Amino acid sequence: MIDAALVRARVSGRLSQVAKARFIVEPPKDPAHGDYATNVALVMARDEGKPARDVAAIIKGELVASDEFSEVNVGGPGFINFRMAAKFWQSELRRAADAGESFFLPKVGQGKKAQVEFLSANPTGPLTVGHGRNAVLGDTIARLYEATGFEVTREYYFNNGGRQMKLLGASVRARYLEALGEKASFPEEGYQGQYIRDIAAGLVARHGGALRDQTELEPFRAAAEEAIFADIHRTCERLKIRFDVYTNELDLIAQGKVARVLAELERRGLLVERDGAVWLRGEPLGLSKDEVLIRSGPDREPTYRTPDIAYHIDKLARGFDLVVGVFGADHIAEHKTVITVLKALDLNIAPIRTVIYQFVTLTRAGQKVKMSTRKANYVTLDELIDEVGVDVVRFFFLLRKSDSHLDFDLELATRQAPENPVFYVQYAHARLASVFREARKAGLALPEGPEEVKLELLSEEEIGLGKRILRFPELIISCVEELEPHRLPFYLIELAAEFHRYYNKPVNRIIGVQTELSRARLFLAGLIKRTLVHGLTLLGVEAPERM
RNA sequence: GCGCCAGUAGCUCAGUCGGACAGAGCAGCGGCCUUCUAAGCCGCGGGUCGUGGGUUCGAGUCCCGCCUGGCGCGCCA
Repeated sequence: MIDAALVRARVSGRLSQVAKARFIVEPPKDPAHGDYATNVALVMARDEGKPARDVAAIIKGELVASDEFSEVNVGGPGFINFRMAAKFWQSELRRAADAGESFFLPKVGQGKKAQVEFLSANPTGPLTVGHGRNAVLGDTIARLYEATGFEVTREYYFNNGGRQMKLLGASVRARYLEALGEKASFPEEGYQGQYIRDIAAGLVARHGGALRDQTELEPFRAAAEEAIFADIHRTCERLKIRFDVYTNELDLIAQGKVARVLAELERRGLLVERDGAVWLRGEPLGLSKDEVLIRSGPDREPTYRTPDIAYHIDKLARGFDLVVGVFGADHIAEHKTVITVLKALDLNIAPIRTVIYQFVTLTRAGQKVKMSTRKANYVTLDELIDEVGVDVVRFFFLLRKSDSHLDFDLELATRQAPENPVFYVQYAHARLASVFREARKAGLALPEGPEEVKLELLSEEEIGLGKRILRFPELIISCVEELEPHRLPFYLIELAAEFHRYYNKPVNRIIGVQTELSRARLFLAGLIKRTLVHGLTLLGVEAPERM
């Protein structure tokens, strides 16, 4: 439409050209400026040698009248603002109501497969608050993909070989011997949490002193892995998180996938043997240094890095359109190395998308708590859920973009739980639920189809709420495409705020007014309620009928 | 020293591929329940967008330097 106006202006000689530069049409930040705005005149001003406002006026003069617009004007430095007629919005709202779920959740991922790897905590201890951010972020991304039509695989990768797991086994053995009343030297860097004692006590209960002379660590390690995983699964269940696939390091090695990677790297001359270890050559890959892939020593064990590469190759080979990984900031360098190796192996890394989140800073009583699993100086995710509840935990973790540090003040979270934004949004839903209960009591039935509702009775304020609802689908798409789920809770807070404001005005009563008006308002209220339900469900947060 | 992320109101943070006077919540002060839920609403005060340059018609947003904080630079993961 704007293009057509530009062409007419060019033909009539009032403008020297059709816009070369790209211009955009979008809703302005300040709705007072209109429903849509374009910067076309600003973009063209320079080449035209005329002030932007003059160019805007010329273009405006060429725009054909249409009953969809109620107003077109030039504002600010030369924006052309469009205001749509109420009739336009009414028909959009009817269309949304007709389309139902396909309106709210556009199926942009139809026919595509997405894999989301997240949490991936090694079974060395209970999940901490830091893991919680990863878990909720990954799960919500998976929910967004599912909702928009992707076929999603949720995957958990963990290391069960290597040094840390040996240390875990040694820690359990020491506690086991202690429990039997023997003197045992606890490993210097061992895991000191109470849960290690619990696992050891379990071994005593099951085996008595039979493992007293067991020098192998494996039974202790295996017992720990089993017990800790049971604990992790319980916590995930509380958070409404499940996984479809678990992949681990030892299986990848057993399947020969790690050996295959090493052979391929060797074939390409990317390996070098030094100090009894096998190294990945950094120089030909553009890396700043070499990296150890196989440790020296009699066992020739791979480092964590090698199965990690094998795992990523495996993921790419499984035919996903998207391979998403959610990692903490401490893994970013390592992940870049993995990607570099994948590229060097001529693999197509286009499906890979990575979400890096910054750490959760924990404050308790004004003091920063440094989290360390080994030293057992941490707050567990379970403790956090006990304190504030699942809904608050999930909502809170999603309230910041992943690039930002998340400051979690435990006292504040507990004390202010009733004022948390999640309750604010849920309250809006509960109020709407109440309205519908009252409507039923009053015998008001929603009409069968939206075409029966007299939307022309809606006020400007009500149309305003409608406009916000109509923006929901594009918000969801932006969350999916940018991998930024934090936009959703912010949207829900804004929608709830606009609704609370509306609801509090006595003139806006939904029930107890003239029937046709009441039905029109119920139609709008229904759309708001559905929007809240869709949004909260995507976040894994309850939409309560009563509060 | 090198790399990545961040620096926006007293505090915690938004700011959607640069766009119109920079927003929200909390904290502070003052108002609003006879009528669909006051976990709500209304009003007031509060910011050199870390800093110095640059690009642009236009910069919180892009580029470069510097400062501050977090993370990483293990034969740990």
